[in-house]
Amino acid sequence: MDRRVARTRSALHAALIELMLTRGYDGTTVEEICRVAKVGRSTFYTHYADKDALKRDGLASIGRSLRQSRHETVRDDALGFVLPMLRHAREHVDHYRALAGGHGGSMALASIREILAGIVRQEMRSSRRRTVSADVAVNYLVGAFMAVLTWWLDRGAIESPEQMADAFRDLSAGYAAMHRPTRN
Amino acid sequence: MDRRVARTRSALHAALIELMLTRGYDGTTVEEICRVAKVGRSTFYTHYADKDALKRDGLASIGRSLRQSRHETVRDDALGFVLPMLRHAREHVDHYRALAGGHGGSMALASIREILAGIVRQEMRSSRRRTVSADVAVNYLVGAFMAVLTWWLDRGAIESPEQMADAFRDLSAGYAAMHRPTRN
Amino acid sequence: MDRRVARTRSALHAALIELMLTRGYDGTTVEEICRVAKVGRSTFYTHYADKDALKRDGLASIGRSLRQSRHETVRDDALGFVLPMLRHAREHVDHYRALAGGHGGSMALASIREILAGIVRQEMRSSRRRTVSADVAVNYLVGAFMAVLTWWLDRGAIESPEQMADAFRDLSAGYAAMHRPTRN
Amino acid sequence: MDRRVARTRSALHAALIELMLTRGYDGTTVEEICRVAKVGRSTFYTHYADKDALKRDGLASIGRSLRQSRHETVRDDALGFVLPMLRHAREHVDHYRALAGGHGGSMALASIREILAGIVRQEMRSSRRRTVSADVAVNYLVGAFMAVLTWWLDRGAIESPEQMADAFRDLSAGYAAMHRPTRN
DNA sequence: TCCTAAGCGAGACGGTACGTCTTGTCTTCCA
DNA sequence: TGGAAGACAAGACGTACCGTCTCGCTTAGGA
Repeated sequence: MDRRVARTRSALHAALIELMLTRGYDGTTVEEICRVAKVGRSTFYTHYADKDALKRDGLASIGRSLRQSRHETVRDDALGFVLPMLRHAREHVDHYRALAGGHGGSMALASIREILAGIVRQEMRSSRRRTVSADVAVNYLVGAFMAVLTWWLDRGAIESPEQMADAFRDLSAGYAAMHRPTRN
Repeated sequence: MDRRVARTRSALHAALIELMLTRGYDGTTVEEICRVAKVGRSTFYTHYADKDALKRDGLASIGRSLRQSRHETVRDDALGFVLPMLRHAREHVDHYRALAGGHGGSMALASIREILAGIVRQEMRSSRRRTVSADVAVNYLVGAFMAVLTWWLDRGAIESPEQMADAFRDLSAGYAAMHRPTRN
Repeated sequence: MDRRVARTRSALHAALIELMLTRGYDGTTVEEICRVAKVGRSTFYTHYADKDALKRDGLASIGRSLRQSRHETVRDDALGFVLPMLRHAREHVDHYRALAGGHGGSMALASIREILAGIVRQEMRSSRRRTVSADVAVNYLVGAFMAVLTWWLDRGAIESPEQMADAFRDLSAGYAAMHRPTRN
Repeated sequence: MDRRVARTRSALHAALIELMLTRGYDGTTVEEICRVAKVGRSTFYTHYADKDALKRDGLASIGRSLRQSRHETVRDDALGFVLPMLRHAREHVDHYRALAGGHGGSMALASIREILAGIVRQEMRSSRRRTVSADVAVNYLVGAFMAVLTWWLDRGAIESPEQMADAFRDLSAGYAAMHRPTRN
C-alpha cells in the first residue's frame, strides 16, 4: 500500500480523536475531520464509507493492541485483566478518553466492553462455584470496571494503575469469592 | 393548560419510546415521531426545542417516579436502592428499554446513572470505613448495577427483581464489607 | 398556491435566463442559480427535480405564450407562422437568446423546433402537391427558419420582424411553390 | 510519434463515437470512454486536455475529410456542396450520427455548420443578385440543409444521396433564383 | 352564547451535512 | 519513455433533516 495512504488514514484517525474530545462523536462532522486532517472530503470517502467506519477502524487497532498487551502479562487470576487494562488505558489516554469519554462514546464503550466480556468469560472458565448465573457476574464485573475506568480517565488518571487495581480488587471481593480458580 | 396540549405531548412521548425501541435514538427522526404521534411537525416545535428536549422531558418524569417509589420503601442498608429500582424498572420496562437499551441510549443511561449515584452517595454517608475513595466505590457500584440492570432488561426481565437483587448483593460482598452502616 | 411559491419560481427562472446568457446552460450551476435568485439550494429542489426541470418549465411557458400569440394572428398561408413567430421572439428576446443562443441551447432549440414543426405540418395539410416527402419539406423549412431566427437574435434582432419575414419568404419560394394551398 | 500513440488515440475516438450513440455527448464520462477504449484514465489526459478536446480532434478529421472530398467533385453551382456532403455523410454515418444526432450534438453540429457556411459563402461570391443580405441567405441555406441532413441520418439514411439532393434543390428554388451564378 | 385566544396542521424556506460522482493533477511503478 | 494504476483535491450533485416562519382552520373556555 502507498505510503500516502497510511499518512492519510492516520491523519484522519488523529483528527477524529482530537475532535471527539471537544465536540463528542455525534457533534463531529466529516467535513471538520477532513479540514483538521488536511484531507479532501472526497478522499475521506475513498478510505472509509462513513464516520462510523473510521471509528471502527480506530477501535479495531485499540482492540488488537489491548489483546496483545494482555498476552504479554498473563496472570492466573479471576481479575487478571484489571491491571494490564488499566496500564494500557493510561498509555493511550487520548484514545480512551475520546472513544469512551464525555457523552457520546456509547458505541465505542460497547465495543471495549465486548472485548472485556470475552476476556472475563474466558477467565471464569476455571472457577468452581456457580451459585449465580455466570452472565450476571460477567456483566456485573465488566460494568463495574468500565465505570471505574471511565471515572478514572475522565478525572485525568491521577492515581496509579496499581492503586486503582487494588481498590477494584477490594471492592470485588464478593465476585472473587465466587469465582476463585478451581485449583487453589 | 389545554387538554389538547397534554394529549399531544404524551402522544409524542409514546411515539419516541416506540421508535427508539426499533431504530434507536439517533436513528429516529422528528418527522417520524410526528407521523407516529399523528402530530404536525410544526406542532412538535411549539412544545419542544428539539428531539433531545423531548427525551429529557421523558427522563425527568421517570426520575420523579423513581425517586418517589424509593421513598415509599426505604431500607436502612448500603444497597437499599437495589430492589426498589429493579421493581421500578420492571414496571416501566418499555421506558427503560427504550431509553437505556440496545446501542444508543448513552445519554439516557448517564441520566439514570446520575440519579442512582446521588442515592448511593447519600446512603454511604452512614458508613464507617473509608479505606478506598468514596467516589471509586460509588462509580463501581452504580456501574455494576447499571450493567446488570441493562443486561436483565435487554433479555426481557425474566428473573424476578428479588432474584436479581440477591445475586447483586452476593456479588457486592466486597463493597458491602467496606460500607456497612455504623450502628451494627 | 402560495404567493411565495410564485415569487420563488419566477426568481429562479430569471436567474437561469441571466446565467445562461453568460455561461451557457451546461456551465450554469444550481448553486449559482440559487445565489442569483436569492433562494436556498434546498428550496430549489422542493420546486424542481433538477436544472433541466427548471428549463423545461420555462420552455413550456414560452411554448404556451407562442401558441397563443399565433392564434391571435391567424394567416391563411403556408408560411403563416413566420411573422407571428418573429414578433414573439423579439418580444421575448432574453428568453430566446438564453434558451436558443450561444453553444448550449440544443435541447431548448429542439423543443421550439418541435412546436414549429407541429404548426408547419398543420399548415401543410391544405397544400395540394406532394412531389417530395412532406417530412423533408417540414424539416427543411423549420431548419431554415430556426437558423435565420437564431442568427437574427444573436446579432441583436436589428432588422424588423417584417423585413426578416419578407426575406424569408423570398428565400422560400421553392417551398411555397410546392405547398401552395389548394383553393387558389 | 509512436505507433502505440496512434492506437490509443483511435481507440479513444472509437469509444467516444460508440458511447455518444447511446448516452449522448454530455452523458458520456471520461471514465467510460477509457473503459471502453481499454485505456487508463491518466493516459487519456496525456493525450487530450478533456472530453471536448477529443471531440474537437474527431471533428477536425471529419472536416478535413469533408473538405477534401468536396474538392474532388467540384460543381460550379450555387448548391454544389449538397451532393458531395450527402455522400460524405453516408460514408461516415456513424461519425455523423454520433456527433450530430439525437439530442446532444449541438456543438458538433455548430462545427459542421461552420464548415458548410464557409463553403456556401464562397460559392456565393460568384452570384449576381444581392436583394437580401447574404448572411441571411447563408444561414437560411445551411440551416435548412443541416436540418434535412440530420433528419435523413436519424432515420437511417434510407433514401439515396441523389434523391435527397434533388429534393433539396427543389425546395431551394427561391434561394437558387437569387444566387444564380453570374455567367448563365 | 359568542368570540377570542390558543392549539394545531400544512408546508415554504434557508441551512447544513450527507454520500456519490466526475474531473483534472500528480506520483509511482512497469515494460 | 509511454502507459497503467490509482491517490488526491475540488466541487457539483440530489437527498435528508433540521429549526424557523407564516398562514388559515378549529376549538376550547372566559366574557
